[in-house]
Amino acid sequence: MKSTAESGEGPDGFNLEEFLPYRLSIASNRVSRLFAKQYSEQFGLTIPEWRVLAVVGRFGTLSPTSVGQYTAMDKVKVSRAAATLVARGLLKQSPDPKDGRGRLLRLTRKGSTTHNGVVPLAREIEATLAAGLTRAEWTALNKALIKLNEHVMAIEGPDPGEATD
Amino acid sequence: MKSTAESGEGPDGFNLEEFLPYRLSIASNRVSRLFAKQYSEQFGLTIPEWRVLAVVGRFGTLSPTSVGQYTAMDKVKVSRAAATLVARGLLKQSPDPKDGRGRLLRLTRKGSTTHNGVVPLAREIEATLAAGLTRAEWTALNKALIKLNEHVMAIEGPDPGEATD
DNA sequence: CGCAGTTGATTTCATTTACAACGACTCCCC
DNA sequence: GGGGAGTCGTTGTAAATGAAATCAACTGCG
Repeated sequence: MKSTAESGEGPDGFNLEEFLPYRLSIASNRVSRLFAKQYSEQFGLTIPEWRVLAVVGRFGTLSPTSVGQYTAMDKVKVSRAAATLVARGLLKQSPDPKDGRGRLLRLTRKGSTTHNGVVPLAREIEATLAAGLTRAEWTALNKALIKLNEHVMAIEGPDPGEATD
Repeated sequence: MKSTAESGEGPDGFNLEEFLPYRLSIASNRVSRLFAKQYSEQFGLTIPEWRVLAVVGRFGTLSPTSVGQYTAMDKVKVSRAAATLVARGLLKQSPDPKDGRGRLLRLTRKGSTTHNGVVPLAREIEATLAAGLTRAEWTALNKALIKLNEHVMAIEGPDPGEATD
């Protein structure tokens, strides 16, 4: 139905399939699904959870707010992801001695073990993706996304940078 | 906190900010938000709704299934978007004379009017996005996304191609 | 014909998500 | 040192989402 006759321009010359924002949305979705599947199967983690784990693992000790900045998730999502990670014993949450409102997140020993598995898997999946493109295409994609991000951010106001998954 | 000292590699050399799937997700989100805002303000349409409208407007008469294929939305989303468009008088739904199970969607006069405004807005927003990149970067982005899409599709099985918004 | 299997579309339900309000606390200026 | 303004993190609530169940109608084969 899609692959048969029609594939050129319609009466108004508008073709959704060739529309970049649409392609971007689909690509992002497919990649997210791929990640979600892998992380769910191998570690029982959702994407917000592994992002928190990755960032805390990298920096050692972080406040939920900082985690939010590094992962581009809002504080609600961080809070909930952190809560389930704490419940599972992968993260420890303690009060911030410097600020009674704040909390500090760090890996437990168990969390550290998981983290050691999580990062390689991320790299592996990324490598799998990269394998579909030439090296030049891959770097071009990277650069274009960076520029696009900055540009859109400039347009809509820098405020609510956010990632859905 | 993000823009200060830290920006190189962590102890494990993993930097979420430089991780392509992450960038892809954020870019897609920002762009989607931009679209959602514009379409909501100017036409009171959600993204699924304008996609349906765009596709039906282009092809004239379509079944919900076909709409789903063209827009990469699952049938539930199409069904709901179509229902609200019908309720608003932008779309008409009639039984398919060839197949009692099927329905046919087409624009009403009012829907046609809206469609005439919707497509230029899409083009305008796309142009705004493109303005942030050089022409070469833009085409590279397009090509890379196409390849990435095909590649991921090949990996995870061709089945549930889907767009979130 | 009759019935088993399949497909088109909608509906239902459990889960996920965003948005808003909240309590606890800090900051700062009077 | 007291009080308004702002921030940190959590919780509650309402909307959006996808998976599976449902219903109707077509197809094919005995």
